[in-house]
Parts: sequence; structure tokens; C-alpha cells
Amino acid sequence: MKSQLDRMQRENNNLFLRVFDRLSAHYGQQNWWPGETALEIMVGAVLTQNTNWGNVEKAIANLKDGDRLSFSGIQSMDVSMLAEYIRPAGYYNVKARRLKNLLQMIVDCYEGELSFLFEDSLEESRKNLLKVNGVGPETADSILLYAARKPVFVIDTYTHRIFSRHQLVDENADYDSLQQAFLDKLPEDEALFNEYHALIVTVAKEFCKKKKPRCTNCPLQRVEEN
DNA sequence: CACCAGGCAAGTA
DNA sequence: TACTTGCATGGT
Repeated sequence: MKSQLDRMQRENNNLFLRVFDRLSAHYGQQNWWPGETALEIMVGAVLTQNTNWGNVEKAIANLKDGDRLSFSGIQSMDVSMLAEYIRPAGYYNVKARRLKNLLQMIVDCYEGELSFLFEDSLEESRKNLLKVNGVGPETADSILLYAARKPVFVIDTYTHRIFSRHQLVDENADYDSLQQAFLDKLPEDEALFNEYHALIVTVAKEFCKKKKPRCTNCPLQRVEEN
């Protein structure tokens, strides 16, 4: 009953929800984020910066194999040792520093307890994540959404590319205004935000490359008209 | 061979 | 403020 009503609202007057429905119908459940623990997800969020997920998995597997995928396991290594573990993820020197910076912030602000970070208010936890050198808005929001399971909409380059090419948002919108557009149009629902971002990445990989955009058979063709 | 991947910081003009 | 560049491996 209720879901029928939701669906009618979507189809009537909300392009952002209609886009979600099309992607969801086309691709199905995405089941992001792979990762057994919150820490693993957080580490993955840093490692995947500008990096293919497959390479991140290799880096995470290295940490697991060495029994280093834990707060103390990472803390106990110096930057150069950590860098060797995460080498397959690329940018391994900067990412090793970024991971250490992130853990250090949790030590400084939250007694080294990841759960305390997640129990903090959204505003405070996001602010503290953003002040870490190496954590920008997308990484911070990915941690909050996928590790802390907070209703935060993650924006990435794909989101901007797809929605601006479909003229659903301004071409020059920055991160915060793009995020605000989604928050304005969508119900505040962690599961929806989780799935939506994953679907955007999935459709973008298939149809929304940087160059030579090839949109034949794209599930979003003429979404603004139908 | 070229291009890209679930960014960010620092430097330059 | 608005670009540009460094970081780097591995897949297509």
C-alpha cells in the first residue's frame, strides 16, 4: 500500500527518484559496500581514491593475509611498511600517509574508537573527517554512508557527469550544491542513498566514460521526457 | 599504444 | 578564485 503510494509520487514529479527507479529496474540490487567490518570499509574508501576497485581488493587482501587489517595492525606499521602492503592500489605512498592521518584523527578526537566517531553527530564527525589531510568530501561521505550507515548522499565525478549531461543539474555545480540537490529531492533514507550511489557508478562504468560518451541503450535515455 | 579507475592536496597565475 | 600537476598500479 505504502510502497504503491511512494511509487506514484515518484512517477509523478520527481526526476531524481525516476532515475533511481530506472537504474534499479535495469541493474538490480547492488549490495555495496564489500567489506566485513567498518574499518575495512573505511580503509577501502581511502584506497579507492581515483583507483579501480579491483586493485583495492588486492591491497585489502594483502592486509588481511598479513593480519594487519585492524586499527592496531595499521597503527603498528610505519608509513613505508604500510605502503608495501597497499601497493597494488596505486598512489601507495600518499595513501599510506592518508590512512595513518585518518587513524591518528580517531585517536586524537575519539580515543582511538571508530565506534565513537560513528556515534558522534553527523555534523561533528564529518567535520573531523574533512580536516584529515587526505580525506575530502567524497571519501568522508563514503565513510559516513557505507561504514557508519548514516543517511549521507555521496557525490562523485560520475554523478556530476551523468546528471549534468542529462541537464538535471548545473554543469558547474560544486560538491556541496550537488549533494544538496539530491538531499532536496530524495527522502532521507540511508538504504536509498547507499543503493543510488552504487547504481550511478555501475551505469557510469558502462555508458558514461570521460571521452566518447556512448549512450545507445543507456537506461537513462531521455529520462527527462518519458 | 591510449585511456581509465568509486580523489585529494599543493602549487601557480 | 580557477586551473594544473603529482601521485602509480593494473585492466581493457
